[in-house]
Amino acid sequence: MNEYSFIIAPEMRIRDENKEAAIREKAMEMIVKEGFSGMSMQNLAKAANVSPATIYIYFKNREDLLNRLYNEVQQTFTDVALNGFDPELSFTEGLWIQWKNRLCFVIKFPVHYAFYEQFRNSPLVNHSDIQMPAFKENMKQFLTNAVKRGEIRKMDPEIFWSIAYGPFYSLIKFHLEEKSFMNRNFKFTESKMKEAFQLVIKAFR
Amino acid sequence: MNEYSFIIAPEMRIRDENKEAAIREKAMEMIVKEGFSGMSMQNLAKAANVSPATIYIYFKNREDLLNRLYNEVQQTFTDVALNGFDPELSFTEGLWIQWKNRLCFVIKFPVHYAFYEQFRNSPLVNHSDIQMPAFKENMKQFLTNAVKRGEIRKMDPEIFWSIAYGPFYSLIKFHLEEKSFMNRNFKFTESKMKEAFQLVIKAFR
DNA sequence: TTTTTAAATGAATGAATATTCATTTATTAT
DNA sequence: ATAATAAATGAATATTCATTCATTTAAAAA
Repeated sequence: MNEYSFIIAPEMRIRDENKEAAIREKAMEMIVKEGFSGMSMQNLAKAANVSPATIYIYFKNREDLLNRLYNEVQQTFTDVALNGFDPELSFTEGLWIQWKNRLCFVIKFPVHYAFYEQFRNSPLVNHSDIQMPAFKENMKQFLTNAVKRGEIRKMDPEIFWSIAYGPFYSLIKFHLEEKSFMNRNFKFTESKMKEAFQLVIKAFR
Repeated sequence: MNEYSFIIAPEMRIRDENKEAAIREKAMEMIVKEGFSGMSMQNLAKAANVSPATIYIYFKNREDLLNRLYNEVQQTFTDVALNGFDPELSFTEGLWIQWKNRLCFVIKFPVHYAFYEQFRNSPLVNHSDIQMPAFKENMKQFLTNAVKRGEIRKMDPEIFWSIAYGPFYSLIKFHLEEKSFMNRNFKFTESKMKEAFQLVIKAFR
């Protein structure tokens, strides 16, 4: 008997959650370090200390594994982004919380984020999937409210999004590549984030 | 005898430039459609109507092929971006030319651009390479001049870059994904680009 | 303890992979 | 025409790939 007995059939031998977690983590690590083709099922099994066949207990196949990793990261990311957020917040305060939350995620889970970006920029991603309905509803409402209150003028959500978050993601890229721009070091401190944020806010005034 | 006889040894049979071009184009197409692992050397050969061995006449190996594709696109992209640009231009005019030039490239070579983005977001890219020195020098000078003239205040080049181009690349992503944001159509017309550009300029004022 | 169930496995499978190599083909100089 | 040269090739190579399967292991119910 264990804490999950009430959910699963009593005769079941429970799956080792550590095994699945190891597979997930190692898969993302390998993809971030070596690319998608660097993560073969056999090498993944070795890295996660399981048999190749074990992976197929937890995931239908390679594609299923990749998709579930992507969806998991996306879910966590949007959850974190909504931490303490409310579409009724003032435009400046709401957007600032979003920036801070997103930075938190990137700093806490750099490998997850790198995997996410790589997947998103590959043809493996399915853009036509309708996802994160709650998150999108929040964002839509936030934009509507800001317009209603006259904090920003009415505009296409894509234009709003690109001005509000484009600079943020651009900075994050510099931060993660570290030695990229003009072959110069760049550390994304909170004060630099604030500086960029102030400029973005000016754009909306 | 042919028009190149003065460059190459007279006994050489000249390489078929169409073959190399076909290999390059098909490689990018396959990668954009199916990802890196979708471009096997054998399938590429088939798509380009050559023998697998022929690819190795033009490229040392698979890695060399990918790197040369990336460098070629990057070179063309920065060349196009500098079309009619001068670091002595006013800030607003110079930045607008950059936006227009970049959009031109994306519209003219969508497959090249998609390949470029996918490669840039993969671990195959070598961030430590010092590249495009002329382009970078132009950008640096442009920023310096704008500060000198008092058109914008002094700031880190990364912050400048993220505000100046982050929104642009974000819009381009929406444009190329077409049905992405809020599962809504988005067409990046010149007038929408101008609208976003005006907001960006406000950020710098 | 015995039985039942699914988790976990290592070895095996056939298909696909990047690259090579012995030949052939096409071009130009002689 | 012939010789010389490199382009171009198709078939072959050894390796690696994702996936499967017959079997073993572990856990919990009876």
